[in-house]
Amino acid sequence: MPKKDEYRLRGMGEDELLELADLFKMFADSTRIKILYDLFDGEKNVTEICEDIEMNQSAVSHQLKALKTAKLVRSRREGKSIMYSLDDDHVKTIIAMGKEHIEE
Amino acid sequence: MPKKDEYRLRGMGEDELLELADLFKMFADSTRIKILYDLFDGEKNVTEICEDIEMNQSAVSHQLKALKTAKLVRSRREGKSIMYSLDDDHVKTIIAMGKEHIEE
DNA sequence: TATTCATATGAACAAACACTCATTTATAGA
DNA sequence: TCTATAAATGAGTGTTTGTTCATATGAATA
Repeated sequence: MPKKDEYRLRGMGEDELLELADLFKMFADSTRIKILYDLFDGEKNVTEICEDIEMNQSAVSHQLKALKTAKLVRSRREGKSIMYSLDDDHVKTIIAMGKEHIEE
Repeated sequence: MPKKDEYRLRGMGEDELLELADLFKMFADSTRIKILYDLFDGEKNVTEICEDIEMNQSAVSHQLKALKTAKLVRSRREGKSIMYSLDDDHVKTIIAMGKEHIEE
């Protein structure tokens, strides 16, 4: 029995919808999209990403943290660097769909 | 030859990336996602949508306008009502991918 | 044509957000 | 252990964005 007063739209609950929106927020900023797209190449460290997308280190780190929280990227330490990579196959698909839409 | 000073990330230009981010912004708000998801059922008028997602008419109209500008929904008049429907097959795919990610 | 129902729109306000700057943490190497 | 390099973090700030409220538009019908 659905919780009283809980908004529900054919099978998708309020919280699931909020989660979905939060996920798409990650793709809704050009810095984050650049980072994700940059990582299509494979693992890179923060400095490399900064150079590729031409943004300063602090801004990139802040966004990497958000992406990591959303489980879209993962990281591991290698010496002095932290290596980041995509953490989900859906990322590529979602971006690909987006590209198709705007290129229609 | 790429325009001088134009940022470029392996094939995707700055403007294309901004367009992509703008597209995903449409999915990044729970009201808009609810509207889109609501329209999975098919065509509905504004009043119906308002009832389904439990938001007031003005808020919904504002968001419908944004969705229409982004070419995610289309509208047609039918008598006193304006009927809205999804305007792109990718919408369902994109939302489906999102759902898969959060349900992992 | 006057009224009503359905939707759109503009302005105003608050909340969310991304960037910058300064500083801190953490590791490697001298 | 001192220094240098790489990345993370927190506070402050300006901008963007979603909602509300009031009003306008537009079509149907009495």
